[in-house]
Amino acid sequence: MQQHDQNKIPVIAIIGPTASGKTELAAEIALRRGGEIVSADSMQVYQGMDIASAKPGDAEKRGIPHHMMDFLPLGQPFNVVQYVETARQCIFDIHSRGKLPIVAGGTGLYVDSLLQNIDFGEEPDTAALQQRLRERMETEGPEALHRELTQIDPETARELHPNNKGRVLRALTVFYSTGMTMSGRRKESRKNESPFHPVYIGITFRERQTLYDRIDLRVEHMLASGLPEEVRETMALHGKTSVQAIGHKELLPFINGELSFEEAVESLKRETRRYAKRQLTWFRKNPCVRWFYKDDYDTAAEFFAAVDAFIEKERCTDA
RNA sequence: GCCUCUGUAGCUCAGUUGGUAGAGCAGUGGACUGAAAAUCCACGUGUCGCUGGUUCGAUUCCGGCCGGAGGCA
Repeated sequence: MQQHDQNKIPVIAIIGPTASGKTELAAEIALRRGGEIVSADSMQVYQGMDIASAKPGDAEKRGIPHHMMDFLPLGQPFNVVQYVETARQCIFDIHSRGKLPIVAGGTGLYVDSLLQNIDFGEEPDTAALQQRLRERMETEGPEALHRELTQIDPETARELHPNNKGRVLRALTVFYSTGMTMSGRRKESRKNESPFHPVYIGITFRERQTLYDRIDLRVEHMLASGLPEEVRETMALHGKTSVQAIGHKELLPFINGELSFEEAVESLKRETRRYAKRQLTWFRKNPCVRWFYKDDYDTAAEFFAAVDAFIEKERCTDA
């Protein structure tokens, strides 16, 4: 299948939309093959967001060490760069102890940036610059800044719709703070070959409705497990990254009395569905993923066996 | 039982003075390099409730039937 350099660290990557069963599969594979899990999830890093982020409890972890999970206070911002920095150290560490690193999670940008060894480079503090650009966006309008980007970096400008304000702002910030264009930097970021040899396992379903039914069930389960209480307890603590958490974002209007419980729950389910769809769009473009359709298997045991057999085969072709 | 209103996209509804119809939401597809559970883009054919009639032509007008809402008995 893929060319394999003996010097590279083998890594299993388990990806798929939310509520597809990544956590369960990862623990199973870890158990079978002596692995440890590296979470690739932008919300599981936070402490105090156990229910909304569907963090595995002790029973689900099955004695397997889980990394990149539950270590950051809600008020702290978090981003890909921090993720890649720490997660790659986790992988090296797991490998050095003779264990198999298993990256599992739904944040596609994190998984790919980590395994493709994206180098984000150094960047000075840009807070003041960002603030200035944001103000100009307000007064001059998004089209003006988009035109400005066209002068600086036509390639990136062409790919960004003027309404995508955050990205336009970001591209301008990169240029004014480092002197490099966004497109130039993207090319630079792939210069170093990845030290990892990933085997991508994707979980999906033949029928989209099957996934959506699972999402509804999971949401109901979260509500029964005390999601509203979790939101109440943490609402004052959120920082700019953690406020985005699906589950908290949608229940807050209910807690503040702006929406009925039913309306808030409906919106929570809808946003989770949309999130799952975006995740699928992201992962589908990766040709390296070997997809497993979960609804093709009658039992979980058969599904696990099929995935495990595939991993075994990959290992043999490598040798 | 009678009267009035009503039945159009998965949902809420608009519309056609008769020439087979369009919004919002839902949904689908896509993009994605320092907030990514975020951000952004694109996509609108459905027996116009059923059935007769008038008409060159009916979702539109008329009759009947069926469903829903309200009013009077």
